[in-house]
Amino acid sequence: MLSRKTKYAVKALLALAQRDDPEPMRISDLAVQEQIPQKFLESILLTLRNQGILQSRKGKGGGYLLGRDPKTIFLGQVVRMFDGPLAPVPCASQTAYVRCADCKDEAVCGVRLAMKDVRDATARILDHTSLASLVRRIERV
Amino acid sequence: MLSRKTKYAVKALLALAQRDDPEPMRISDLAVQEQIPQKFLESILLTLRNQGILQSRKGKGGGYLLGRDPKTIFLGQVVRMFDGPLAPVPCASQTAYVRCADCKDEAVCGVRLAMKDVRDATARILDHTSLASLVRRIERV
DNA sequence: ATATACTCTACTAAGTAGATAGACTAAATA
DNA sequence: TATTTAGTCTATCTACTTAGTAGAGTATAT
Repeated sequence: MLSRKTKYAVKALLALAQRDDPEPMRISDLAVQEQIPQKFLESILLTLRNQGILQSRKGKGGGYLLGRDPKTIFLGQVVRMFDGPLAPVPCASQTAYVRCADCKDEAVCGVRLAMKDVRDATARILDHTSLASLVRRIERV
Repeated sequence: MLSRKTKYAVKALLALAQRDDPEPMRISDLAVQEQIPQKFLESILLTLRNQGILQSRKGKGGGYLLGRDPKTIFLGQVVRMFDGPLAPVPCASQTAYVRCADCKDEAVCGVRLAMKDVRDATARILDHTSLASLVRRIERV
């Protein structure tokens, strides 16, 4: 299940990616437009900024804008940032592998085998879906 | 993230599918073998039985056994039973669709578009992975 | 009859998600 | 340079969920 945090993060990023305005967008405007509790959104945007995905400008006329080309911002990074590894079980994760304490022999663990398939399929999608490509899909409608 | 409940359920089912013994297997033996807290396992097995995936026999010599051919038991059913819909967001679910309260126009929601891809890929895997096929993969090692 | 083993209800501790409050800091502009 | 605007940071809170426990009850094979 996707956390609200991740969902809000993606919605905010998409909103920023869809603007042509080179000027930053205010948190409060973003919060109203995307129907996200403002204080909650603040902490999300801050995380995105600290990870280099967003840039911020302080003071009057300030706000947030994308930190880099939307073609290079992938959902996989955003999801992992807030919800952790994509794999349904830690022992199937590529980026954050952790062994199961109770597992005698990983090679013959059916749960791991199946979940590795799921994580690979998920990563194949999310690590290849950029903000730019999503915006393109949306705007085709 | 897969809950422990689902993980235990799959492990228990695999253990039962891997036995040739036509006699039922005791909860206590299953719990020890798979390193699952017995009382916790009891409730899991009960759910699986109520859903028709397992059969139980009471009294001396009793225990649990598969309720149908392992070729017809798919992980998708088990995962949904304990963890709910496969889709990361309710509005992307096929089996348990729920509209987002805050969504103005679903057709142009980027989150939903991407998550629908993820849910489809996950379902394609889990609804086609049977206990029998998993056991085959395990035993090839 | 009785031991065995599944069934059911209730409860609880610990952790996480989602959100809120408020003080603080930086920067633009009058 | 004073003031306003707007982002930054720390702390806290409540409700819910997960994982697990306890114990009484019920069915059945021998």
